[in-house]
Amino acid sequence: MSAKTGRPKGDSDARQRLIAAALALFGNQSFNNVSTRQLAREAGVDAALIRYYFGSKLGLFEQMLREMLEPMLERLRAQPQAAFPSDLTGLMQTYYSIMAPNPNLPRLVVRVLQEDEGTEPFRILMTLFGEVMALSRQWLGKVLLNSGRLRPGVEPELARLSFTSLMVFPLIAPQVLIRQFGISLDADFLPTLIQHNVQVMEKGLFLPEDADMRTLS
Amino acid sequence: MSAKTGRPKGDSDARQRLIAAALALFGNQSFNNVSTRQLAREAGVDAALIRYYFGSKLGLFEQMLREMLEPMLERLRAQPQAAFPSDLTGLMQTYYSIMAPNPNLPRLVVRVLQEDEGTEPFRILMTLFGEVMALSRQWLGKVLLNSGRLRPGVEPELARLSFTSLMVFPLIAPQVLIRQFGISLDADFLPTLIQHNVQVMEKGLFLPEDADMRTLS
DNA sequence: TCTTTAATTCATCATTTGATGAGTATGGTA
DNA sequence: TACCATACTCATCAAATGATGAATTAAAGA
Repeated sequence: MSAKTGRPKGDSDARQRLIAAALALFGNQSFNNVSTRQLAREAGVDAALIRYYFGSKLGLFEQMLREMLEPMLERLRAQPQAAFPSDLTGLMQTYYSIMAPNPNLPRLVVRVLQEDEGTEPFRILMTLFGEVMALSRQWLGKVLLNSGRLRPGVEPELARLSFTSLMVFPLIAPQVLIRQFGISLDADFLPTLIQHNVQVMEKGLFLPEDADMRTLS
Repeated sequence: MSAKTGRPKGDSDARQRLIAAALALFGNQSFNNVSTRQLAREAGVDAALIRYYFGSKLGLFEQMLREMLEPMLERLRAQPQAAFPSDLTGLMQTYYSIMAPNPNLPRLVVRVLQEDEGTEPFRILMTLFGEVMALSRQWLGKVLLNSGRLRPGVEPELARLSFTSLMVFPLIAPQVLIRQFGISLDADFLPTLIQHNVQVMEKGLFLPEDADMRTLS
């Protein structure tokens, strides 16, 4: 019979499981609404391990974010331009491929950003996610503006907003709403969504590809 | 000197102030994250009054939602068609005019819908907001589909999704993001946003107004 | 005026929360 | 083998939370 107490035999993935549980739970509920006991239960682990590995609940939160965002950041920072397509379709595909590995993250980020700005989780998130925002903004700007095809009269900032709305909303919308649209956001569906969004933006924000620039005001 | 305890002289708006506090706080934090003491402090009122007027914290939540959504529902239910324009601009203007009175509501709704679906606040919200969703869907369907101008190849459900993304995202996006776009969502700005969104959808989803229908497949 | 009802404060309770320290067993190393 | 760091469990604490009932005062009605 195995001992209840003391170090368990063999290897264990308690730490990993806590990180996974944190992503799962913080992805769907706000920081304060998730209890350490819940996290431990979800991970199948004693609650005191949170302190052991991460110092505190906030420590677990921070470490989880770090491990989720780091790969994303590395990919965005590398940006040898070549790897970052400058056409809308390529932009959206790359974007979704960066986000796809952890579908809980967008909801988590948006929820935390909405919490009172003075709060600790907010500061932690901003430290890590601020750079993601900045790099994305830069990249998006390149695609939208440098293409030189924005329809005259279309404010660049509003174009950014539209792009973000079309891309982000489906990722953060509550399931009840998503279901109402008769769609599901699994990998199968993504290409369809991307194609649709590209169409909307191509015709909605840009001049026809072959348009003569001299027709501008 | 006024007595600390007992019924206060003259009229008081304690009940009203609690409702207002509830909208303000539940608008920015999740249900469990807002304490009765916080609500009371925000309203400048003793916490026991929550029980007195609403039975419980959940009762206050429900009553607040009821009072916020009822006017909205009445307006949507009336729908003498005439009052509900069938052009995109009119649709968006009416929509925003319905939402404008309480800018906290969209965030609140989306947050509650995202919380675990088994929860009490969720059920309460769905009872009231379900009808809002259904009526909006109906109305939107009329405008999008019955116009007969959807570009061929554009899935109606995706058109709905795009519309909702463009309309709702700006209302629920965290302030940090909104600021990043260099815009603010006050009344001054709404017309600009509406005009932009109409443009995007007109050109992105619809056939040119004067298009000859015979060019369709 | 007397009595009942309405509106409020206050002290307090059981429960849940995050954190903590003491204790226990395993693994690697000298 | 002796030893110490590693990986865990468990009981428990102080703080915060929602709820509650008793007490207090004002207003309204008879």
